[in-house]
Amino acid sequence: MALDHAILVSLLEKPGSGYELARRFERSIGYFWTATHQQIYRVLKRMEAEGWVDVRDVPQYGRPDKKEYSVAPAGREALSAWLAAPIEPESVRHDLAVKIRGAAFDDPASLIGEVERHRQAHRDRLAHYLVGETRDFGQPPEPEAAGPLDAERELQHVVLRGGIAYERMMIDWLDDVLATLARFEPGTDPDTGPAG
Amino acid sequence: MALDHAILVSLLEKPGSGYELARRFERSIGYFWTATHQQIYRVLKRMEAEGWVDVRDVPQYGRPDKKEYSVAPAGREALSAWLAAPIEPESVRHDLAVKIRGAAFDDPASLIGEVERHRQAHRDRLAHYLVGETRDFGQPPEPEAAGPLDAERELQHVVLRGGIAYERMMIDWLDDVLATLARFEPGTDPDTGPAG
DNA sequence: GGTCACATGTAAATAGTTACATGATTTC
DNA sequence: GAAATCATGTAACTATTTACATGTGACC
Repeated sequence: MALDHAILVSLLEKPGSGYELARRFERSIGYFWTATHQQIYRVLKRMEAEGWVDVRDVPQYGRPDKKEYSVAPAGREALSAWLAAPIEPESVRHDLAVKIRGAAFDDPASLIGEVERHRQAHRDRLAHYLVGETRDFGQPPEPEAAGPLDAERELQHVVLRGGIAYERMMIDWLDDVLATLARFEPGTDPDTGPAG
Repeated sequence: MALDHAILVSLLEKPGSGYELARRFERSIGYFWTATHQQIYRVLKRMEAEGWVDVRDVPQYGRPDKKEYSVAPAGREALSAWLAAPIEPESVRHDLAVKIRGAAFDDPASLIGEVERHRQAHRDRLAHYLVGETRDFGQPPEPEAAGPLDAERELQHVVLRGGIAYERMMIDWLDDVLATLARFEPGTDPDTGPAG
């Protein structure tokens, strides 16, 4: 299970509350691992019981108090063990690909709107990533300290580059899908159409 | 839920037993939707109860008998309804990206072997896809019937092209990851290393 | 007789989603 | 006073994974 570890990584990057983690899972770390706040609260409670994280009550002015979580030594060790253990290349779940193959038994052209919507979502995400890349990695790290490499920064950047490459690939592929779907006129599918 | 629909699509492409479906989910449709045989048997039973699929006992010589499932009209309608309903762009789960960001708090260079292993898996999958593409789509469909487009074939092909594009993107990105990790010498991480 | 591929399942545990629930404070 | 954001949870359901279980027939 990687949600535990995704949370540990996020807390190592910056301690925070369950609410704040839920925010981060809508962007940043959420670009490659999704989770809802319900899941996050449950895992935080479990990790606290296991001694993987420490909690600290933080009174706040002008808003409700929060519980700030940070990674305990046992959590760091658990992360280390997970990093050292091999994992299987990810198992994919692409609803859209199922739909595209399924469209052969329905009206292929009727899927065009849906695919266009997905392409737009990927375009938006790409634009968002590129803004983030310029903002966070556009300039060299520290003008004075040109010495040791900042692992956290460099590795965040390479993961972001992966996200950018993924979105570009998807946009190109969805263009290909649209061109393919467009070759099937509405109503000419083999099951119900007059030209089948 | 798309496992139901992935099974329906697979059965429309070709009726078969739970065992055969489990085989297909190890290749073909399994490239974009994974499922184990336990899941498949459970879903088939449910879909049979709902009247989405029909079953037929097929006695076999030289091997155990099997139950052959095929899509019933109600299943076709359910698939049609699902195709018409918009779905959210997929939620991603990339363990490896979590590991890469997590490596900043451990020894980045120790992840190199794992990343190389993943790159090899993606290379293998790409090679496998390319063989399949040449085999199944290398020649034009039917030398005589140059008329109506074969939706099933064309849409299977565009999905396969997506798989190929994905694997190529991953291989390139993992090269980038390896180059990035290589810049961090073993033992120089900020937490335990002497150079931090 | 052992192993492999075919064939179908049950049980238990874990993970993930959806719906519901509460309450503070800020801004309009 | 209504809506939005911050903040934390419970309950119920659905999906997925892992482990266990059984039996056939082919091939060595």
